[in-house]
Amino acid sequence: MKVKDENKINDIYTATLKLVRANGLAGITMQSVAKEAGIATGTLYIYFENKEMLIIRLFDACVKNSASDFFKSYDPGSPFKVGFRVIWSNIVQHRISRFDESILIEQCFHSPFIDEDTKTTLKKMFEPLVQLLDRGKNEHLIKNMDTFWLLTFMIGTINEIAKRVTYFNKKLTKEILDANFQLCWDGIKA
Amino acid sequence: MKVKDENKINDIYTATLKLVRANGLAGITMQSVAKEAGIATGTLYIYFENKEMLIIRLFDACVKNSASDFFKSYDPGSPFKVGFRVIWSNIVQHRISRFDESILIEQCFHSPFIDEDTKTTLKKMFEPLVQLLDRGKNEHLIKNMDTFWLLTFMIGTINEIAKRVTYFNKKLTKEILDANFQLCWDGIKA
DNA sequence: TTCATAAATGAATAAATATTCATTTATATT
DNA sequence: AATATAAATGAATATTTATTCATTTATGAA
Repeated sequence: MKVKDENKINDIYTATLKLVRANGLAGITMQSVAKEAGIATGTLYIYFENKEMLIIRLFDACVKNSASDFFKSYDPGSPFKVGFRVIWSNIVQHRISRFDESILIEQCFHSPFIDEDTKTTLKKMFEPLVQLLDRGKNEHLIKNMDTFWLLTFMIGTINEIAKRVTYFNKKLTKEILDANFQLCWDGIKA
Repeated sequence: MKVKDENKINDIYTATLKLVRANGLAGITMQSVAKEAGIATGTLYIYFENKEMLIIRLFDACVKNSASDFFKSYDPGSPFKVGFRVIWSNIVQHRISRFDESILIEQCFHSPFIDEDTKTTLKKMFEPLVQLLDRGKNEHLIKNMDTFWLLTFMIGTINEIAKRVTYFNKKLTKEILDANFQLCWDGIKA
């Protein structure tokens, strides 16, 4: 018997991400996804119940990718600034190298596809970072303000860096990366 | 003869913004917009050629609103930090009070509705801020790095503040606003 | 090599949505 | 007050898009 080619799921995801980035969640059709993925329309329905489930599954996959990337090789036992820098760099790299996924997550946030509960779980993704920031405050290394705002500040700068690197086709050299980290660090340091 | 009620355009815009925020550009239909605006579907077509033009016009209106808000009561002759603070506050206030418009602009950026040229003109919106930052560098008040990255940093933090104030229903007190400005200022200052 | 089974196909159908238009309504002008 | 004109309506139509399904294709098992 013919067996399901699990690779196709990745092809479908890749195709969808490309189209969402180019045309928005508004712009994709099952036909266009199938065409971009190089399969027949009907085949989509072998792998996904319907359009909504395709988006939801893809969204979940993207969130999982984020979670695993953000804290890669982060050692909670390392000095505060070292750990902070590792996570900062990880998130920047993730956002840039997986920009399409970030766009999808952003678009899903304002879509009928993703429910409130799912949005809430997104918050949990940053838990290790929250703990690190709390520790930094205890050690009087960073400003003593609500971690919520410190996180907001940090994520905000990172997201915008990723967007502008992509949109304006900027090269992120080691020097520029360092300078950008310095902006963030000087902002939060005590 | 019956005369066109120009007020309706605002009703339509308001309805569309509300729906886009809730359901994304993907989620709106001409029927839902008409219903939300309290008019008949056909009436939409008296004011807008078609769906695409409705979105494009609304997008333009939102961009114009931004441009006029960002530099309100900004005096280019004032000391650097004063001017910087005015613009920073203006953008924060704008993003929060007109959050729906920001969402629409963001969504349009990844949609088939807005062309590349239009996206480019968005950049020009920040020209007075670019000039102010250049001046700040000349006066050695802020870090001597590419204005592009200083702008990225500033806009990034602001956008994220607006998002999180809205999504997490946070109250922006004078104290919190000041503290957030401090984060940004400490980041860019020389 | 044949068979059985599930994947893959894509045209056909169903469903959703944009757009039109014959009719009604409101109001400036006379 | 009567008329003319354009807005407003919303059901009907056209168009687009999601989904299905009869048929074909590929491949592990016998």
